[in-house]
Amino acid sequence: MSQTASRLLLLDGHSLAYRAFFALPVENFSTTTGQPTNAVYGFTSMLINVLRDEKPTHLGVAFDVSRTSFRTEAYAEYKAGRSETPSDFKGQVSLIQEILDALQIPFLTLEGYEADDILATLATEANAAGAEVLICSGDRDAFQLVNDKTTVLYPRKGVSDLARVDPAEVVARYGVPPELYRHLAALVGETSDNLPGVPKVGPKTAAKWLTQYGSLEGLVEHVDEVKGMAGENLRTHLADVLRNYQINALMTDLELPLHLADLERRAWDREKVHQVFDTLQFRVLRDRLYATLESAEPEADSTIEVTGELLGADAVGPWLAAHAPEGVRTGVAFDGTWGRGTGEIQAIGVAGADGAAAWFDPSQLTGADESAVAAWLADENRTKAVHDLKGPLLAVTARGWTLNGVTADTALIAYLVKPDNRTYDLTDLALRYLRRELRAGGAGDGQLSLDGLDEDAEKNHLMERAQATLELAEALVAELDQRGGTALLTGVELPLVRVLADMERVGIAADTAHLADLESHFAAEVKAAQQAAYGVIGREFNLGSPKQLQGILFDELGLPKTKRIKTGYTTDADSLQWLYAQTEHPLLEHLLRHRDVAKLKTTVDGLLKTVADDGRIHTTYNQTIAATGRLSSTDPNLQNIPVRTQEGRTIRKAFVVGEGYETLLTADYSQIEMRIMSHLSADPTLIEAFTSGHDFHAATAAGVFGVEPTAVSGEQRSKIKAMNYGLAYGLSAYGLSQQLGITTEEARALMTDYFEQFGGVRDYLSAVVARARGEGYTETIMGRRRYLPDLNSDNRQRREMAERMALNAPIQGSAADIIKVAMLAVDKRLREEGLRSRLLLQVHDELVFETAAGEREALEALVRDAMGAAYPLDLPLDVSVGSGRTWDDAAH
DNA sequence: CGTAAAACGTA
DNA sequence: CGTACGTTTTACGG
Repeated sequence: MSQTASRLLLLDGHSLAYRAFFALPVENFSTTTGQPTNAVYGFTSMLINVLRDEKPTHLGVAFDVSRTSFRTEAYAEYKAGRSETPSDFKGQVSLIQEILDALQIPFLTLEGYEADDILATLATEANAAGAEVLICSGDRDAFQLVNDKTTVLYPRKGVSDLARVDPAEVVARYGVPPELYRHLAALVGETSDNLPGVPKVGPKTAAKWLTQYGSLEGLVEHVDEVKGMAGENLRTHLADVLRNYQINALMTDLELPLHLADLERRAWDREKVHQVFDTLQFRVLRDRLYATLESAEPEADSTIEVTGELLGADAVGPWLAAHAPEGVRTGVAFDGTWGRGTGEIQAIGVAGADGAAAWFDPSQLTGADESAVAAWLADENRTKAVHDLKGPLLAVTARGWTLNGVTADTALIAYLVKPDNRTYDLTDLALRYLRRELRAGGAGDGQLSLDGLDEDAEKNHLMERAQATLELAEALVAELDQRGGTALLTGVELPLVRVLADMERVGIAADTAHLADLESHFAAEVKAAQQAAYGVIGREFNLGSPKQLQGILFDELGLPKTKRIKTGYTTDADSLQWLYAQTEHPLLEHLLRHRDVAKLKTTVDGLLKTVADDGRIHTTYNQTIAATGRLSSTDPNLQNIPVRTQEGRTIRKAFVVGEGYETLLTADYSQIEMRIMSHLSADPTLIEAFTSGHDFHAATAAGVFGVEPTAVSGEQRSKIKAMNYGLAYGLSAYGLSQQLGITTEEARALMTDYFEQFGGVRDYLSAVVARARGEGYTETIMGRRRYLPDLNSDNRQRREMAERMALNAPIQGSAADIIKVAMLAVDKRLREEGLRSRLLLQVHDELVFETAAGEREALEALVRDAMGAAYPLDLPLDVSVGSGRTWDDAAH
């Protein structure tokens, strides 16, 4: 029971390719050199889908060798009368076999036998070994193989619709169990094989007879009892039936060169896959292959093992000179701790391109070692591969070293290749892209590891990580290049690591006295709201518990039910507001107030806990989390500090200019996402709304309602504002109606009016989804891709979710691209122009700076320029700037 | 003890 | 039944 069950997938190559050939128009599927590829495409597409859906542990494909077989020997007319194989089909079989080769999927042929016989033999063998079997074939003869452990996947129509034929399905289709299918087929005949059956006898009659007499044998025994015209015909054609029965039997005992164990799923030959798919010009299919199948858990072919040495006194310099020279990349891994803008290095592991590995302890370096390491790390031309650079960079910098020449960060590249993963663990990447196992080292459990063995394992692991990083860099760089992401890596993400590390190291000054005041203020407010709530109910309860709240609101007080959620009925703020409007129950006011101030209090508490000894808060930016390309901020999250309410903004007053600086300066892009949408859609009316000089929402509202921009009412403006913002999120009429408190019908009408005015946007949005569905991914203005396989999901909810992601990803992602480029430009120019002012924070469309004395005007000019010129859209990028002593005062 | 769900802050 | 995040709290299974 402990061992995982085998799942063997068998494909009938010929029958599937032939199906595909007729399902897909050859005009649309040929290479520029004129080679038809419709059958190859259809077969491969089917293969990808079935691998994705069935996740077999073993697989193989069988092909027919020729049109003659033991069946034609026995019955010369077998399959006679078939039309000539179309010339466009010829040659495609060998292309399919090339693809199978690249994917390392074994295929078999056997002289004198048909593909089905091979499949039958393998299926029988696998069943006997206890494996589950899936047979993908367009030939109905395969139905005779169906049993509790064997299912046939039969193409219904086209290349994407497979019927699962299990025993119950055979009974449903033919009225007999699978073991009688052959008997039935013999009676009915098979036109395509030129096997005539009994005239006037179809599956219904045949099933009736078989049920009555138990089998074909039983029927033959009682053949004289069968009544009617059909019975007459049966007696006349009995010889045909018996011949059919003999011929339609599949061979299950062939001598084959491969067995179950040889069919175990293997890693693809990535190089060959790229090569074959390139030749066939299957760009979309290749991406789909990677997008849908990369998630299948690979198994390691080997482990990563290196032997290396501890570099003792004065050994580091010579080792680096010998094994980590210019011109080749060296893998580097770090042991240590980092976070909150600083760090400490405990050990460094190095893996050279020549296969040598070593490690050393930075605290044990001699003077000569020290300068050799410092020079090697700082040398641009001694190129390095590092996994997840930013933390080690902080630690190395804290040690006083400079780190240059990192040309590959494997975490960052893996993120650009496949941005939807939550983590980019080195071990996982090594397994996925190298099919090599990176074994854990050291105790790994935080326990003291005083014995030497454990220490050795830990250091070995460090060198193995360096080795894995080096190998991964090669694989991932090639992979990213195939996907057109190299410019984004070298031009944006890689240089940004240093900028982010600088921001984290600098941090932002906090007014702890103000935070402490806020903390006690909000604590008092929480207490007051809590007491008031207790007063209404007459006893104490936990206001923070949605569960208890549900009990009180809906059971005790019997208030109207709100929206259903998994655990009952929601008690979110919107619903409490709605309940209050319905009932005016005094408890609700106190609950809402409690929610507000409790949230503010925890925000303040969290901030207070993270103020460092230098009086500043050092967040950590994550560069590989958001699938759209945005940054995220943690520990603490400085990208969700309250701003919407007056009370919330008091928290922003705790972020202040630091000692020795003049002010905080904030600069943000106004409506950058709307501008990007206007640019991408090229809708002239929308672009005009931006360039007209009027307030954007008012200008668009004026268009929709047919009034002058100055005559737009507040209500009209806010409706269109909601519409404008909603567009990029895939807003539905229902969603819009909820937000505006109008009926779905009114919302629908509003959307119609809007799109009448801005048809280009509608066209753009639908084109984006259609294109992404075809290609498998969306793309930003700088070529950042997001793969959305769910766009082709059969599940409506998943598909629609993917559609909204497809709408949003190019817009949100392009905005992320632009501000990243702006950050690089700002950073570069601050250094070039010798300013002391510095970048502190990024909040998606906003940058926060600390202005040095006397630099306010120069900084503002530089920032406006760098941000405004980050990317040439068809309309200007507006930047608004403000400054003040606190983050709140710097608002504008 | 760790994880899931709910709630809510930002762009 | 509008995208992208992170944090806190409670509840719950082990």
